[in-house]
Amino acid sequence: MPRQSASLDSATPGRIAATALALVDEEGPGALSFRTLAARLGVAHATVQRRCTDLAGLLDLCADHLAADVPDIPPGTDWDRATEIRFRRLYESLTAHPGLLALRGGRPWLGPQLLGRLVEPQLADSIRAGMTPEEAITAYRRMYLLTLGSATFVDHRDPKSSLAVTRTVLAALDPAEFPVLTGHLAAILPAVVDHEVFYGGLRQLVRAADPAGHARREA
Amino acid sequence: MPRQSASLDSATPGRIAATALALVDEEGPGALSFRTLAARLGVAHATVQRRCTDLAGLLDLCADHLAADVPDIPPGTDWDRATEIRFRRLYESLTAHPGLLALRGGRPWLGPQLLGRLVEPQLADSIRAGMTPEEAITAYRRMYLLTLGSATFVDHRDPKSSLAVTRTVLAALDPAEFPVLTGHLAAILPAVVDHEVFYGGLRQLVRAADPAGHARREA
DNA sequence: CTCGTTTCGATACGGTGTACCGTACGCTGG
DNA sequence: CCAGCGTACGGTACACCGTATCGAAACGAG
Repeated sequence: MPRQSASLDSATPGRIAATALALVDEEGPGALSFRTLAARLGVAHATVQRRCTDLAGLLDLCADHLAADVPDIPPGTDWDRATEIRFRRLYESLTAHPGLLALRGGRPWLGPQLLGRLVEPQLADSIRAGMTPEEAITAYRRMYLLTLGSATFVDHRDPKSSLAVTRTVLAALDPAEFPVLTGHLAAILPAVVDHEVFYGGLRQLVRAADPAGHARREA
Repeated sequence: MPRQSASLDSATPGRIAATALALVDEEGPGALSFRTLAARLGVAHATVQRRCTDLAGLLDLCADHLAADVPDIPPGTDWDRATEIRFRRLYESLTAHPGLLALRGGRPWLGPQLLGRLVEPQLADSIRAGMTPEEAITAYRRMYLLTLGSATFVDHRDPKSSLAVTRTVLAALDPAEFPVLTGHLAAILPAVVDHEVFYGGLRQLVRAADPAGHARREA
């Protein structure tokens, strides 16, 4: 059998990431494996494995593929606005592919797209706005952690499942032992899938770290 | 072989969770399986599986075991102080067992310990302090997401590994393309394992949500 | 004592990640 | 033009996993 050049085109890192993301989206996180992915790509399972070195490498590839969505910010934009735009975009890209972050677990995320499109410009803007490098990295990391935590635990695409299991569990609680949880069910349930929980939290972290806000407060 | 009563004592939910946590701590997240866990417990692997129904159930059991560490807060404690104590304690318990959260992924956490020791009292305190149920659950969820995100991505027990990989990656970057990241390496690296990143972020979220602070600000 | 229920151990199965090996392509130096 | 070789591929093999199933042993009720 001749070495089909179609394999070379099908197994490019970008195609691997995109195909893996589509697979997770369509068939759930549990359906992702080297074999199922290779079947979609039309190559042998060992091939895509060697491309990624590892299962963790495959997930890193997918994650960084999403970080490419973080937009460039026009120079001159206010620091707080630029910051919110970047993290909101990352959050939206991540929640558009639920299950991916869950699969990655706590693995450090140091892909070129994340570093180039988020970390580097965000730190540069922060220092330019008057923060020390320490303040800049600390503020960045807080927002990063909130963003990834939120994107991990908010299931946007399938709110039914998160909502359903939460509703079921909470409804079965003893009102005598959990008066607040059982008494305010109607207020609690929507928060499980409400993106404003993240957006508002991000805004609070941004305001707390804003150099302009600090200056204003100290004046 | 007689039905040894030792199995009954060894397979209690509490012992399962504690043993699984010890296994993850000592041999890493990858070493956790029904078979290795059953070997430590001295029972067959199918037995511990039936106790948990599922692998996800086992991880839920472990997680909720940690939530038992969240302390009771003496009545009369200030809202902001009580809030910080609860989430800091949860964070500390979670980071004491790195890898556990990574294994759980994005699974909703609704165990009785978390609900009884964190959610219910926190919401009760918040409403008592003047927040509406919607405000209370939103503020809770923001802090919860930051806490889990931080605990997931900060490797407390093995800072070397997180630090080492981060240092390696950042050191290999092109200074021309990443001037900030390469220029402030000394400031950036410690933040990867600095718990103050979380503590400070939590404090900012607490202050932003504090009903007393709101009243003071509106006055 | 006997029977039904429950719990445990043993086994079997499908599927996974990974390591290894033979091979065919495509480039390079002569 | 053409040997030679590095590289990337497919196929196979293995150890391990989670889960389902089944028989046997222990317990309580009658």
